[in-house]
Amino acid sequence: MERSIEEKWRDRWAESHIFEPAADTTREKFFVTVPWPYTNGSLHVGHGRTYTLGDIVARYKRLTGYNVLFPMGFHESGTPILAFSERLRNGDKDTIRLYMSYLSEYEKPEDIDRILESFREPQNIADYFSRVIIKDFMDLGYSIDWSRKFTSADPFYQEVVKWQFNQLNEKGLIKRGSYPILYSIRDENAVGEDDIKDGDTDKVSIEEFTGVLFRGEKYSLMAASLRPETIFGVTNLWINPSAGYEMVRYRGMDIVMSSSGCKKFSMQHEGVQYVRDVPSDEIVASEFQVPFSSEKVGVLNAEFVDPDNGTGIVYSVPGHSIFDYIYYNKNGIKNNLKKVVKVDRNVSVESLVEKYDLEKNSERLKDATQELYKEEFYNGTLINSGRYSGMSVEAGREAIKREMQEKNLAYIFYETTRKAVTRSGSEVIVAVLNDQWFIDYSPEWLKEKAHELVNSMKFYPELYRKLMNDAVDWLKERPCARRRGIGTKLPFDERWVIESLSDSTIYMLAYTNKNELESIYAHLKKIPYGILDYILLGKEVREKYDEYTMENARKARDEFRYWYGNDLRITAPPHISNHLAFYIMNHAAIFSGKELPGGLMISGLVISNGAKISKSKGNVISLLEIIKHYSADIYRLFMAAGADISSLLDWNEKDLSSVIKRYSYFTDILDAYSPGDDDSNYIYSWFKSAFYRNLKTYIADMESMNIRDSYIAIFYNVMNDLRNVESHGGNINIALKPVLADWLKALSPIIPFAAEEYWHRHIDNNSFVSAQTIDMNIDNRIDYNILKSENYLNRVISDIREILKIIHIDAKKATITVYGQKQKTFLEEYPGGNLDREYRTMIGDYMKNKNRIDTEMIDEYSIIEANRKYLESSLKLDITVVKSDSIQKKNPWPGRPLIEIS
RNA sequence: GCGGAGAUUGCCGAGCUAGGAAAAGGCGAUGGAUUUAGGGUCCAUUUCCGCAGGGAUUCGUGGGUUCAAAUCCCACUCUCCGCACCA
Repeated sequence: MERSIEEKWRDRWAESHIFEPAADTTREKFFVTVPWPYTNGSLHVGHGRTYTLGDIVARYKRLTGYNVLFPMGFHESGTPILAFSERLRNGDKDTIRLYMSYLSEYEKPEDIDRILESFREPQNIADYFSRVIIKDFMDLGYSIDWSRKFTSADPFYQEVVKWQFNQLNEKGLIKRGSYPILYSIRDENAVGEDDIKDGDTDKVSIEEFTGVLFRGEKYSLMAASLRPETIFGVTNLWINPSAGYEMVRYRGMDIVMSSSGCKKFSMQHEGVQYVRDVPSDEIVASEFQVPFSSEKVGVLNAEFVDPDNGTGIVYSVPGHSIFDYIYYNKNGIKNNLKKVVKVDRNVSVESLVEKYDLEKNSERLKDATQELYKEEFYNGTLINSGRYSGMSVEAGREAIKREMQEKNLAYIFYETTRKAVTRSGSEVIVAVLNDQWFIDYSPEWLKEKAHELVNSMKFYPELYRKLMNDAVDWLKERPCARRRGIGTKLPFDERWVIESLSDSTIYMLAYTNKNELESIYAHLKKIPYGILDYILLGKEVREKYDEYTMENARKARDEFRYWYGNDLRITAPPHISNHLAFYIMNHAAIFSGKELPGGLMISGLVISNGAKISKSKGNVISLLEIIKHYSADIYRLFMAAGADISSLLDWNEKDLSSVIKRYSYFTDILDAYSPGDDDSNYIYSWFKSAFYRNLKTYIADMESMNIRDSYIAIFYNVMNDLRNVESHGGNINIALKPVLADWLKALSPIIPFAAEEYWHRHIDNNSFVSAQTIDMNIDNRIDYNILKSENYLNRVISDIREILKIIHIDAKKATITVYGQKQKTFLEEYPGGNLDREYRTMIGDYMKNKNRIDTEMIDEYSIIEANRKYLESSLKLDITVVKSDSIQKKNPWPGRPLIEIS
């Protein structure tokens, strides 16, 4: 469709408000949602899949008679918008370039600088991109009810979020506790992936070390280890002679570690105090006691110790660490390996050093260490380890760690998995927050309710049900508030902002009564919990409110009761273990019955030209660009028919061109269409039956959300059938006339613009196809006999072709002998067993062909006779058809005529 | 590590949760048609054998169940994805 036509329908749909439904208790409702977009930029080809699927479902449900609510809002919570705005203020070149590229698509060059300037205020970014996204969505023909739009930053909505947290708190699901996070000391703030340099490409996570204390006469050394179970194999300690070491006092003990270790430790434990610097010479001069043992070990200098990793002190276990072992050998240190882990296979420090010749090939060191580590962890047993001997490494590690902690012989020491700095260059470490707020998803009653819910919901595709149940089991405590970012203040502690995923777990309910809630908020400047308890839970209102408030509350309650229960939510796989899990858990915690979620559709990833969509690959294609270059219908067709919903969809030129080809074949037909005469010729009757069979398949597939299959039936198959009409010498206009209205209706969910345009041109200029319903009772419009006839004809053609293929003669003529009375009589009499004598000679031939004979007999002679011209032109042969009147050695059977070519 | 998904004919990709098709569809390739010049459209072919519609061998590897398995069961090999404050 030309852009101007799509724009025309976009505007006329909006003007006529046909997608803004009212509650109507006489009609069944269907409430479908997709995640609200985050407004820090414009959307690209990948984002559109979920939204397009949402619109297809919404339009389809409308078509089949439901009162459909398909709303949309915008997510503004969290840190990214703030971070981007800040980076723009700081003049970050990459960020400026990024936003210039967004703006250059939508704005005139002279306006860009002014708008960019306005982005120094974060709210302007959110406002700008929500406008842009609305425009894109309208251009794509989405049948969204924009009258219910709101954002997560809207004050009325924040009242709902607070209410939600209050509900969770009343159910005992809000907790406080300590929690390790990535942190920047200089910025005095938590950092997320977005704040870390290369954080999106090279992920930083938190690793838990055991900081083991080795007691000396004056102080203890703390060595950080990932393998506390090797403590019985310690032969010495390593420190880096050129690093700085400090002493801190913690729980009455003097502990020494590297300066950087001290800094981290003090961010992870409360009451850590600096005492003095300690020169490395002083440390090396002393001996220290190994935990659980009376033995003392010395401290050796080693340059390989990194003072910025862990505590800058490591204990040496040459029996189980390749690094230590090699360092021993290189420096001629007396080798007194202690073995504390036994494995069955011949994998050990010595064997690996030999196998990879590690003394010379240091590049294999890491791999070899991994190999050893794995082998010992999974197959190792502790030996020479006191009362831990005999335990598996896996169990022993936990037990030893626990005992050391209980006896104040070790403390947890968190470290990042790689060295990281923020985008502004300050160091990222792990800090422990002692008063972090959590939602506790672990109570048994909640898990049970959630599983019950998951098992009662519909899943498309079904395999995600299991994944969802696993995610429910896996959820424990979820930190639910942060110290910064856009969002709602935690009602019990206003210093905290509710974390951005936790504020969006039940938000879809506000679509049902957004306008009433907003009115109440505007009127009272708040929405009291009592009012929300009434609207959302049906509890009695105890406090006294004025009539305006109560009237809106009653209306809001009615809207909520009619609409709620999110019948289908459509989203993508990365949401399963977070957003969707919370969505399910929070609903299970607060709601019950029909207000619980009804179904989930999870669509697969979209890639672009064979690669993951990313700026660095240069394959980001914005939705606007697509609309401009290809048209909305083509994008929608590709999204729907390009791949099954669960599988990966690759946006690429090649597949696109075949979609465009089919689409223009379609528009060519409809542009040229003018209603033909009524005609009930064989081929038109056939087409009509074939069409309704396709429509039946379409409906069945749509009902089970097999969107791709349904469109293959109604789009591709119908067009192939039209070709078949032509090759029979038929006329497309005549064939289409009786089915065109239904065809356009069925196509309207996926290519609404074309469907709307042709509906107005060819069917009815005074109504919208987008607002029609379709008659689902179609079985009586399918004549299965005629479908069988056509099927038979095609089988005859392919049989003849097969013969032509292998006989190398110059064929002129085919004689087709179809079954006659004799064969018919035989087939009727044979099952009874009392055949006349003359028929008995047929038994052998019958047995040979038994499996290929049609059980239902059709009038093959007439079918071929009526379509002789078609056969002749397809095969380029003269065709003669005769009906068998005798018993032969080789007989024609129903569905298996005899063919003779000469 | 935990959890999950998958290995199909040149390629991509259905079918595999009701076991009975050399296995949909697309792309590519080959041949043909079209007012006959190779990028358009249409038709046919595309595992192997076959001068009559037939036969043989295929769906990661190796076993098993069954009259019958790409489809069910077991083992093995390999590949991919998610994992918490990030929206």
